[in-house]
Amino acid sequence: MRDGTRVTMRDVAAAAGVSVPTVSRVLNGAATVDPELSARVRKAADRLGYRPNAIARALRSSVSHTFGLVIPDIANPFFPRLVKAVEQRLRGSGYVLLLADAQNDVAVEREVIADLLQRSVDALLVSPCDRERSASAMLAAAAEIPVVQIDRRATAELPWVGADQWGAIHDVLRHLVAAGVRRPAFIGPLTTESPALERLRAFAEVPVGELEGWDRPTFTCPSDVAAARALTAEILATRPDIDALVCGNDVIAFGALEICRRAGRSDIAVTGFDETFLAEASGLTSVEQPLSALAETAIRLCLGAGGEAGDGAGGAEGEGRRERAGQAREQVRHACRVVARGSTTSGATV
Amino acid sequence: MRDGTRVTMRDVAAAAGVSVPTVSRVLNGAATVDPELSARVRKAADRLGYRPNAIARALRSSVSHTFGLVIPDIANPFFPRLVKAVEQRLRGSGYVLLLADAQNDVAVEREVIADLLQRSVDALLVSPCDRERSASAMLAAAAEIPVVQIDRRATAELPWVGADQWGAIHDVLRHLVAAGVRRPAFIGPLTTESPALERLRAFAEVPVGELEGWDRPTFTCPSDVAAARALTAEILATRPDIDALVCGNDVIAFGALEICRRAGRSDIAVTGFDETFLAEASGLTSVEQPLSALAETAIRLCLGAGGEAGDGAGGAEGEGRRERAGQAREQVRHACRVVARGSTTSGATV
DNA sequence: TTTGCCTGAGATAACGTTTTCTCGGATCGC
DNA sequence: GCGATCCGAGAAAACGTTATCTCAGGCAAA
Repeated sequence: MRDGTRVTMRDVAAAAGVSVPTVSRVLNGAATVDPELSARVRKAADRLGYRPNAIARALRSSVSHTFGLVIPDIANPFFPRLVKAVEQRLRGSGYVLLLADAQNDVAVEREVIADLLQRSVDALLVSPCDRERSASAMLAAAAEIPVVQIDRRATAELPWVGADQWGAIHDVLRHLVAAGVRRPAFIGPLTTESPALERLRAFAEVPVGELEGWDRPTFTCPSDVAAARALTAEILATRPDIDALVCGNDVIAFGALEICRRAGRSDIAVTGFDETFLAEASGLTSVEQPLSALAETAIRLCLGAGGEAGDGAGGAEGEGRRERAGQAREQVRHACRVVARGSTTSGATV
Repeated sequence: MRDGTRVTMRDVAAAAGVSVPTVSRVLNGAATVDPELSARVRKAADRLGYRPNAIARALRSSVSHTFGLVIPDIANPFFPRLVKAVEQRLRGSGYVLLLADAQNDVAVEREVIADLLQRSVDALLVSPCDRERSASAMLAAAAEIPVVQIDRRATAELPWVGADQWGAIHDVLRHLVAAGVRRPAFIGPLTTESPALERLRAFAEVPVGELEGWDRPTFTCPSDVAAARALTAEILATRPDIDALVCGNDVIAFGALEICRRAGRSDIAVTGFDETFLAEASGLTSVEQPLSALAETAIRLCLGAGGEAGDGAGGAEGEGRRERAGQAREQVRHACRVVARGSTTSGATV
């Protein structure tokens, strides 16, 4: 409690009549310590209100208990939920989250990754903003610490954790088919993002018996409601045979749903993706991504890579530190869940 | 480039043939250094790819260039935008953001604040989750570092930066009155949050000539679309004289707007608050908060308080460190902006 | 009893910076 | 030309921990 400065281990040691390393040993539970001393130390620490200095600890032990999370754009309503999932899972493990927004710009992304490295984060979770040009900065970082891609993906050289888009679209199609749909079309965002591209491909290719012979048209448009409205109106006019619109995200689906309702085409089923509150608000069937599971797996991959505890099936170890993070190039997919609402259950518009 | 370890100042010093402190002086531009040496140092640093270790720097100088931001719930669509604004403004100044989500729980909030303190953040921005019970943890933190409340407020003992709810509601009412409204009602979220409470009070009390004699009814309901729908339906049924619904946030407004449209009451104007993409998506007139300005001001207050550069008008300085952050208990309001859309322009529903 | 080992605690070093101290040499004034 | 002053660079200390080394004492085995 001295004057203005904080209580340090030295103060605790003095108060307990032991040496500084002993205080450290007691508080970290590392070695065996005389119960008598241990009690004295704990009591003193408690009484003085000692709280360890995380910075000093990080410097000495070179473990900062800090993760960096780089996301393309937090204004995109999908990412706040991802951030939340990661943040909660991390904090539960005594880690803390250093958040960086890449502003959808590869240059900014590169910069923030470098900055996070300087701050000695223990690992990096990145949702790369560009399918191709984000790779180099991530690989550079991976030379020093574990780096895991989450949701979006820019390189197969690094582990990735994401949702099973293919399976999700499959589930959506089966859900629609069960509701009587036979001629669905797809509207997705511009495919500079990997998950969006996968959804589009899945829609076009995933096998569904009942849809044999239907050519499955696909369209893309910017992720804003106005663009979705315009495109949907055009589709309704030119392709009156279409009986469902599978959308690549909730924003587009919202616009599509609105136009369908207004046009009196309540027979057209509409589905979204991401299960944002837009879906809940507008009675839109959507796909929920397993965010907690994504966070869980991504973090586990990082911690595993850092601990070097992995099964050494990798053979050659000549590459040294580069191999450390690259060792496990796991690509993990987690299953999504279709949340059915009024937009796909015949006419029952909320 | 040695082996696995990172390049340190010592390496640079050795390569440049100078001492370590000289490298520090050159790279921080502090003291005057022989241009010749300076050039050698820079060249060496560049060649070796030296990047300073932020942890060591923080330990020695006790400035971590890190801000903590504590928000009640990042799933609430207002906060991601606040986070973004803060993050961008900070990163522009060479700071980095340690993000913590309090999960709408005072106990969690207390815990994360303590954790951020341990990590030597330079300052703390908090949007307290409880109007009353959040205060103590914040005040405790304020004994060590600058703490500023942002958006929500829990105590007058600490500075606060937020939107001018009063003025915003005034603007909304004038906008409505100009559109012919004379009998508006208010629907807000449950008033455990300070800004929501202020909006409700402002609606009830702000002077608007054209509304003299109207009793301005107010209602509250949980912030979800279903509850808003139900309440709105009830209001339409019991108070058919009402000609506008001023809502405390976009979620409630969305539900209200939907019910009004469905009931054929396109004569009822509806306004939201927060200018989330829900507003844009549904053609809802809403109120945009000046997030960048909030972030800017909050950060400036923190940096100012830390630098002790304030005008010493405070008189007594006996209280010491407590005074350091409490010194400026500024309460700053920033003006909002009404974004007019179809929901308030007669019948022109998008 | 003596030797060797093991346990547990203090002393010391280390992490990579920045800050403070010290000191040689150049500058300036007289 | 000489002493006081200042400037700039290196040496050393410091920040608060954890890791390593050292050593005294206890205990078991010979």
